[in-house]
Amino acid sequence: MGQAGAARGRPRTFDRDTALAAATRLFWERGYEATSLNELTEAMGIRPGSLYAAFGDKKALFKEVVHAYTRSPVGAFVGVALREEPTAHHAFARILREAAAIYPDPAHPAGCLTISAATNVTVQDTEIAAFLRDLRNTNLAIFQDRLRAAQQDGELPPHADPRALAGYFAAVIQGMSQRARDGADAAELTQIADLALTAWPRHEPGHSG
Amino acid sequence: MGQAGAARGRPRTFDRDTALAAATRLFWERGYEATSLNELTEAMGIRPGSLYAAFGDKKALFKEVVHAYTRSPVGAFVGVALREEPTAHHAFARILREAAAIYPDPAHPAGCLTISAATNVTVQDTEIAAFLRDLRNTNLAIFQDRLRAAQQDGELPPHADPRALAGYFAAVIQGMSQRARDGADAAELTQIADLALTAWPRHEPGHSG
DNA sequence: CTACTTCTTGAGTGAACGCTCTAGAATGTG
DNA sequence: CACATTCTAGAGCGTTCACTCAAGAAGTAG
Repeated sequence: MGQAGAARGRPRTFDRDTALAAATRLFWERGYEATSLNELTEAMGIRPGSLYAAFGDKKALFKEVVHAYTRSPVGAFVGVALREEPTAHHAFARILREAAAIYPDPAHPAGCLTISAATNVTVQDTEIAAFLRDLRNTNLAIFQDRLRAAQQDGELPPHADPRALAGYFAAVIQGMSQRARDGADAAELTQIADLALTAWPRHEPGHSG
Repeated sequence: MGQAGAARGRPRTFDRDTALAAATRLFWERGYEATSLNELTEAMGIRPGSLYAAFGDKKALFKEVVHAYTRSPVGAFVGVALREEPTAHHAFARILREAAAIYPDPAHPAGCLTISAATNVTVQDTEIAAFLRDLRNTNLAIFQDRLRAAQQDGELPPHADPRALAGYFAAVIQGMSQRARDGADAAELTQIADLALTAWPRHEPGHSG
């Protein structure tokens, strides 16, 4: 986007990625609506005009923040675990335990950006609310697909309900994010993760096949 | 509070409880900050002056809303279950299953008022944020106390960790509230509740205690 | 140099925010 | 009746909101 080629006109005096990172931190801490443009421009070190020229409006900036987040190591761990782990159980165990380590990490605001920002958005801002709801529903569908595949492979017993399990793990993860924002540390969250994993459906004894 | 006695001066033309209920519904839907005085006065059918005369300011109104909520059937079911059920397992099973039925009930906004309103409050409004954090921490402590008592009674096995279990159930309940706000119905939430309950610690076989 | 393009600056936009204030209406008491 | 008291109506307070715009600064192209 303008990197190659002539680069005519006055060059930008701030680093776009650095400014985006500052905006990310702010949205992560406060949510979408509670973050004002005043705070954003101050944290990003630019004036409103520059922000609007570089990112569009507040909504566009937020969407770009979320987009970059879901591609960052901290935001993409769910997808990575689902891709790399051979079994669904391994994948969900890794997801929950990594969430327990990542959510309370003091290197960034507590909890998951998309979950926190989602809860801090109201019905009024229909566009952003829908954007985040779609994101969550997509995640839920991915969970469900993985669990359905596990059931077809025979990893999950026939009596297990992939849809219910997906909702359960989604709920636990959202709850862990909230607990992290309330100050729960990695040890406490790991215990929660381990407890949550004991709900994993086992093949009933006495049945073969 | 002025009910008995002379009742001098012009009497109030609106019903205080009805107005409070309207405010409750609004705060429940939108959270604290996202609910404006304009919306409140419109929903309550009164003018700003009447609101401030009857309830104080916005913060005081919100606190009164939460106070009334925690004493209402919908808001007090946790305490009731802990008080009425003979065992901790019965209590938590009832809490989760009642939450699954209550949170998506279309008779009121989805989810738990204190959880939803809590997530919709930002670091900026320190007073309200602290007020709600205290409420949640109190709930967590109550869970922990009940579970510790169950362990001393021998209901919970010695290897169980009351603190971790309390955090786990708190996280699940918060997650269920969020899922309800996302449109999960009672059936789905009940499945989540039942799955969550399978994590209940059992006495290890082969040990007699 | 001039011409052109793009970015930065900072004042300024209308709207909405929580909240207050005054005028008047509706009740009680003497 | 007069008078004190307490409410309601509605304009309006100062502030903050997301956002815009004109003017000038800083670069390339010829």
